Amino acid sequence: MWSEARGAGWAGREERVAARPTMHDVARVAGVSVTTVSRCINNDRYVRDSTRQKVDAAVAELGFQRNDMARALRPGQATATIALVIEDVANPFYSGIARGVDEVAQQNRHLLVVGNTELSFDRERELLGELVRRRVDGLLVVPTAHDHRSLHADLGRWAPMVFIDRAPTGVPADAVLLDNRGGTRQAIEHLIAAGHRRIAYIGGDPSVYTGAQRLAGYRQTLRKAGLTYHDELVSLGHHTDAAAREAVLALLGRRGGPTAVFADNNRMTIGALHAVAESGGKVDVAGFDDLELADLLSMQVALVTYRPDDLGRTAATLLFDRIRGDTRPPRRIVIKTELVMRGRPR
Amino acid sequence: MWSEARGAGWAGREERVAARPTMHDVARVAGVSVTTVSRCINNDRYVRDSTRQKVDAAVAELGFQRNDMARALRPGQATATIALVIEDVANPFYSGIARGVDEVAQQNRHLLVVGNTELSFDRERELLGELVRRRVDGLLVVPTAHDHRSLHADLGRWAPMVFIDRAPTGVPADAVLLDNRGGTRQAIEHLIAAGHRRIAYIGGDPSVYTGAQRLAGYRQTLRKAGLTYHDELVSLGHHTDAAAREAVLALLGRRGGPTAVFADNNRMTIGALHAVAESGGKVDVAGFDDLELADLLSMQVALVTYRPDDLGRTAATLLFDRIRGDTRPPRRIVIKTELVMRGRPR
DNA sequence: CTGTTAGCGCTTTCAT
DNA sequence: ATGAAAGCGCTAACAG
Repeated sequence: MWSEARGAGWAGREERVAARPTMHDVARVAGVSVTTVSRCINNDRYVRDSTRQKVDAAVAELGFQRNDMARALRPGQATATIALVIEDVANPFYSGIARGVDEVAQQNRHLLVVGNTELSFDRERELLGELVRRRVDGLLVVPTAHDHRSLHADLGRWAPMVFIDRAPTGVPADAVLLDNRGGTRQAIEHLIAAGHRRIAYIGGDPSVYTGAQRLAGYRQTLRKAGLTYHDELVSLGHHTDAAAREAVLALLGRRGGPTAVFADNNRMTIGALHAVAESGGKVDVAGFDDLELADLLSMQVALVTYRPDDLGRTAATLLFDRIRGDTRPPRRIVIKTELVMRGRPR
Repeated sequence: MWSEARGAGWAGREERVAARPTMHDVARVAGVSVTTVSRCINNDRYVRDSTRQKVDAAVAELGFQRNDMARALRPGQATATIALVIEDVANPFYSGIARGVDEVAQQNRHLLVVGNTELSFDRERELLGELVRRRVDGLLVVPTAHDHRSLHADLGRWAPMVFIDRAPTGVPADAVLLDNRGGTRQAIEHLIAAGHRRIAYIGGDPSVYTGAQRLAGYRQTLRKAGLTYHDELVSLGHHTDAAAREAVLALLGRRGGPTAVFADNNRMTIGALHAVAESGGKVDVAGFDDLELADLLSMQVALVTYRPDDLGRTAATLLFDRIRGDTRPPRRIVIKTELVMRGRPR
């Protein structure tokens, strides 16, 4: 009695072997019990060599592949999967994180599910729910700008969560962050040292943790240097480099416009660079995040750099500690940034 | 009788509610049977409103989350997961693909597992095995340079496979490819039209499908233009931009060196650009793949462009057709490329 | 060393 | 409209 072939066999041909053989099929072909098959598959000791060979032969003949879903159903078994919830893999910042996470996941023999939220809290909530229902062993999240208290309370017990890049408010979880204020300070100080007094700030969503921190760093640094903060030099809420470009162009077109601009993140910096290149003026640019190819630019730019994969690796390491049962109080790790000059001076 | 709390409750506190409640727990709290709970969870008809409310309350009280692993165990049920096997997410080419795939996956309410192979066939084989054992519904693969016949024969029956960017030899599967020869031809013709006669080719692994195709396009175009192919102008087998840079530097340092260089892929182009910038000579560069920020470069570069996310979207669309039972003969879709000039002429 | 059996958490006939 | 019971594919006591 063979298992019924689930789904039509290829081209409707009726096959004598099950389309997706189970351990029972293997056991039958090998003439042993499922237990023995299980033992062979999982390399338990206590299997006679000749038996093992029969089983191996049956496995090969049938093309059997163990069903890990069924396996993980047993209590105590894990799914050997972790998940990374980000805004957009196509952004090098996030793909860098993903890369770092995957390295650590691989070392721990886990698979990685990646989900894009596109900045939508609803999508994030939905995604995390799906992930938890699939019983991933752990969650790595770059949270959207919302209150994560209830979300974390609901889902945190199903899988450990580690936050990346943004600290969720009021949630007792591990987080790996960048030195947003410090990095911004260095960049602004650099611009001030270069003689600039009117420094624009071009940024994304200021309600996102990083945006708020960086803006705070900007204001703080201006103040410490005795410069006044000008509202009209600050342009926020941009989501694309195109929007940033427009905004900078507008800023530059005004009387009393900036002589330098600091950009909040990689996309903002790209937009700013385009705007400055087009406007042709001698405006200095600084920005958060590194940019590939920045060193070959026709203009100079000061960049607040760090390795995104470090964020991912560190967070994943923290997560696996939790997965292994670490119950110490939540930790917050801050990754240092470094200001570097890229591109060629004019 | 409550389910035992699996794993220690937080801080060892003994909880009256199960740490990870099951449907049975919900049923007990709601005072109904598991069947009814299942019906509510899955929005079956035939549930009295008052019953549904009791169940909803119990679900909320316990923080129940359905176990989709157990659910998928039933015959005919899918895991609602597809996988993407690539070389390295941190490379914008692959992250672009991943982005496109995720879009389509989301539309089809599937989750995406991403695996990095680092170009290792062993790792690829292992990864695909793990994926199949987890019973993903479909596989998207950028294959490494090896014979995939047996791999596909072994695993193809467990989940439909669609190949991206590289056509595996002798495997009857869908594939989405780039117009490698055509794209390369355009680039080389451009360089020839600019007066170049000694055009270097700097490339990655020539045994990888794309490498072979692009090299063939290069030779073919030279021949058609009546130019002779010079072995010493061709440097292959580079995996990083640093290696490409070195190689181009070496090429440029030689007597009778190239007056232009064509680079095989994005990393090769980055290396070539660095080398040319350093050497200061007036060497023209062309390359396969687009480069972010290329338009702000201090030198000009001709790029063979296309949208990586299109590759991903198209492949994922094909895959979902298969998942839905499409049994038409395998298809091969070729994505067109476009030659664009980036950067500023000196 | 090997087999029997009892579930894991869920869906799904089949009764009621 | 609801429940009892079988079983998805696997592992883990427990016997032998």
